[in-house]
Amino acid sequence: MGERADVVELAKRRGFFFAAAEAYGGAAGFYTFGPEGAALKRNVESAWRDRFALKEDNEEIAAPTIMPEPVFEASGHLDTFDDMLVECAECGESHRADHLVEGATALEDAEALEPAEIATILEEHEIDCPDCGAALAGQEVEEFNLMFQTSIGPGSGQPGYLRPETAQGIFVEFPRLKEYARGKLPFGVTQIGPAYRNEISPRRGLIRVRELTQAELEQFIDPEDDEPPLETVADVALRLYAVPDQEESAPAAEGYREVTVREAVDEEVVASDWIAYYLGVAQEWYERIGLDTEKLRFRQHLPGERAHYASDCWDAEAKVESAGGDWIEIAGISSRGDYDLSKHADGSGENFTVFKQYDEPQSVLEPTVDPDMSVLGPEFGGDAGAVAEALEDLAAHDPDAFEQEVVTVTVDGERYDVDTDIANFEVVEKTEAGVHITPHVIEPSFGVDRTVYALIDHGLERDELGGETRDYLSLAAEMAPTDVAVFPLVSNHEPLLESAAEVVSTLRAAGFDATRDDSGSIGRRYRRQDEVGTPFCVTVDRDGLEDDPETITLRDRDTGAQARIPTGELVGQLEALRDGEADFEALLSRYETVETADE
RNA sequence: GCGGAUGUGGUCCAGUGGUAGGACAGUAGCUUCCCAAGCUACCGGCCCGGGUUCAAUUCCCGGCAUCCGCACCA
Repeated sequence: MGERADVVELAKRRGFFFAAAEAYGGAAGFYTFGPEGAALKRNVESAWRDRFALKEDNEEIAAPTIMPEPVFEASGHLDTFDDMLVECAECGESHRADHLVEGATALEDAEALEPAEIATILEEHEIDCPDCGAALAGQEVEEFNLMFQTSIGPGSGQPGYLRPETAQGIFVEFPRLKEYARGKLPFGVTQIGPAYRNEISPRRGLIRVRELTQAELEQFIDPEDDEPPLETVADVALRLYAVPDQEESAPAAEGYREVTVREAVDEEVVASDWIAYYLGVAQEWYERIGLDTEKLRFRQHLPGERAHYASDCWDAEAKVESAGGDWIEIAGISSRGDYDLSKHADGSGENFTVFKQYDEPQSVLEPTVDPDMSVLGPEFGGDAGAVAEALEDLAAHDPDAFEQEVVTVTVDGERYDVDTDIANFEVVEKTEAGVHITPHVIEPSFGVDRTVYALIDHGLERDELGGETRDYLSLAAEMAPTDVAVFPLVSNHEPLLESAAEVVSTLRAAGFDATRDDSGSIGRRYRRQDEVGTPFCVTVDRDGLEDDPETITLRDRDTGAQARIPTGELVGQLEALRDGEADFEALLSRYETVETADE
């Protein structure tokens, strides 16, 4: 199923998500997760945290959502989030003004220019509309910054921005995080939280929004030495949609081919072992949370599509029927190289490297000079310092030059002759314990909201039960907002009400998220739970109260089948079902089943 | 941002220049021993602002929001 209208209607009516602040007319691109949706989202985040932080031995942090301007100057977002558009007066098409300028001139970084300068260039170079050929001269160049700006502190304050990705909060704290990791690679830091993008045109409900929740891992590695534990996911099957497949004139109908992680690496479909590893981890994780993996593929970014920082990137894409059957991006696994840490090192002047120790300290012969400044000073005056530096440079690059009696260096085009004795050239033996390296970053970045949306879309099913059509949400038990619902079979019999209340207390004490419902007919109550994906319903009936020991019936959401089990075994059975140690089929064969109208 | 369509109880819709109705959902009661049953009652609405008019939910203008297409999506 999964018509868009169905998903949106269910989401609103049952409290999964809805447009925020509708009482005041709302604002496009902002959504509130209702009780069911918030619980589902929380479960997605918990499962992600378990897999990408806990199981990978990574640490989670919580950085501010607002950072001062220099952070985003360094990260490149201030420039690259700034699109300049120019609209053709004739045909009305909008074009990236900076791209037009770059295409028509020798300029390579037109993005860095001011809109007014771009407008001037459009005019001077007589650039025309690529679509209709009309002159663009005189058209206004509009600027869109996709970051939300704010000011920090009173008055004009200091400009700040809401983070457009959670990643920067990790990168800027790298100097401390590396200390926490005791300076040893590889290590990873995760963060789950909101990011903000002032989209020009939010669309398609939850799929394109202005505030989104990201779950990101920044895996810091030594690109030369660190290898992922590839063998743990080597046999995981992936559906890869690589660049060559996308470029073929007639790509496969499904738009992917299935290979294992091992094959992807061996056949060099995926260049980086680390990316391959996380593709495998992601695939397993999606299976775990109940995404329909028949509707999951990994698509490699085309070269022109990649972000300013990425050298390779694979998106996880889910086919979402309620979005018109489109493949939508739900995660990106990219290789960011040392881009971010280098940029923040430059921007801040701080140390964003780690010290990489050699296995054995290495002795190196290092040519050095120690010029006698008491001679150079009087001889060269103000140039003496520069001459000394030039000598050091020469020693490093061309030690043979010191074999002559006089060495010659050039400073600002002027030659200086120095007696070799004065330079005090010497080759000394030094011990090096290691080198400072800037780690590379592998970034699995997940869109939590879109994942939630895909789970609902994939989970929404319609079948027939008891002669009636019914809608149910086939969520993985771990994701379901409610673990189990408990009903008295009829609500006009006091002992049943009491017994149901007791069962709920017992389940809650055992750690289950249990709910009770005694309003309306039993069928109606089953349907309510079916719609919000509650995997199991427990019903207390008179027959059960008369049994010795007492029994209740346990109902499976997807089939409606019921087993009558002793009340005392309920917690244990639910735990077994939850932990995957039992399935409902086994219960049905082990216990008495309950006839339903369907059978 | 451009173009088109739309905006009526919680949800899905009908309708009108004289302030509105249905279905479903919800609540209360009756009934009810297994899948949205029935009966009774109740709750609850014309997106916002301006204009035209004696009177606007209806017509006009603007805004906001939603959907579709285009553009954008680092």
